[in-house]
Amino acid sequence: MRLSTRGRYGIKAMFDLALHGGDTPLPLKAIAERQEISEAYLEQLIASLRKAGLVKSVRGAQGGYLLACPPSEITVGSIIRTLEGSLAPVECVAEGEEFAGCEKSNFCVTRGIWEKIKDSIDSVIDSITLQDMLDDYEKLNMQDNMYYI
Amino acid sequence: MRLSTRGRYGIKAMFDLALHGGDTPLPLKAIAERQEISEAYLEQLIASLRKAGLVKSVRGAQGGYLLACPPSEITVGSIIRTLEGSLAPVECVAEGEEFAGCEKSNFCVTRGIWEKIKDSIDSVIDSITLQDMLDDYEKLNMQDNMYYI
DNA sequence: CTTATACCCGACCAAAATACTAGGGTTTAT
DNA sequence: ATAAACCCTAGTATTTTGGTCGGGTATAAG
Repeated sequence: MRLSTRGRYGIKAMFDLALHGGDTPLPLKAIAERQEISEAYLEQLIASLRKAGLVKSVRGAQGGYLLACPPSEITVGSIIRTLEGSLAPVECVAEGEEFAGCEKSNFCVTRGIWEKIKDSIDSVIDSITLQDMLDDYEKLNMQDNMYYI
Repeated sequence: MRLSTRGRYGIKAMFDLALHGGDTPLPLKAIAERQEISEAYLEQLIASLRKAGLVKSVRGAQGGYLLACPPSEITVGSIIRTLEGSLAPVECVAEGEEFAGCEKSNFCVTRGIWEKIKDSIDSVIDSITLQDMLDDYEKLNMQDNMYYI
């Protein structure tokens, strides 16, 4: 039940954009270096984030990436779901699956469990925004002046 | 973030034991057939459940497996955790890991998110027992006499 | 006391998913 | 022009998953 690197790197990259980004685009290279992610790999991930409308890109020299919305409007859930798909513990409770894979019946005893797990994960990750992370970061930094990431 | 077959089969097998088991041991073969799990594979899973103290085994002819405790004392969480390990979304918030893998600092902004996810999953799965599943099953069966599993 | 049943155990293996790398575009500021 | 930087597809090594296989050992029944 671990998240893959896609989701983890995605969160790191988006947080980096929220922290270091502004009006001018942030080149992929800078994000990749700060977050210690391979540039070519991060490029694939950020392409998904762009297609999902979470970041905007500026092509050409001096180009790069920008958050598509203010940090307070981007949830951790939208980032993770974009890069990992539904966070359902089993196929049959993922979005748009509609009992897929339950060939023997259209309902089962265990399905209720998986639904509860999925709902609780969703409610946690949809309630956290990049702004919340920035606030946490500020608080941590204030305590002892160390650079946390 | 999907559960592997280990956790799913484990839940199925334990539910089968709760539903069809009694004072006499249930042979592995019977469970495997009802739940459509390969006998050899289920044997590996149930060995883990036995070592974790969730089932008892009786060797020899007419042997088999029994729940080690009443269904009301066995949680879905204990079963899944036995077969899948900690349900932490990332390594560093798994039990007994203590910040493992965070070489750059002893805390990070994202760690808080992973902890919240883990805690919410744990609280859901630890609150459901095999007895709850039996009750759900009874309710489903009462409605329309179909055999649900 | 033999035999069949059924648990016990470790090694091995194929398929799928993951985590990348490689390389060739295209766009655009300078 | 040219170099910076995004864009896209294909391939590939490693790891994880989901098993199989084959040989034990314990014991109830006849």
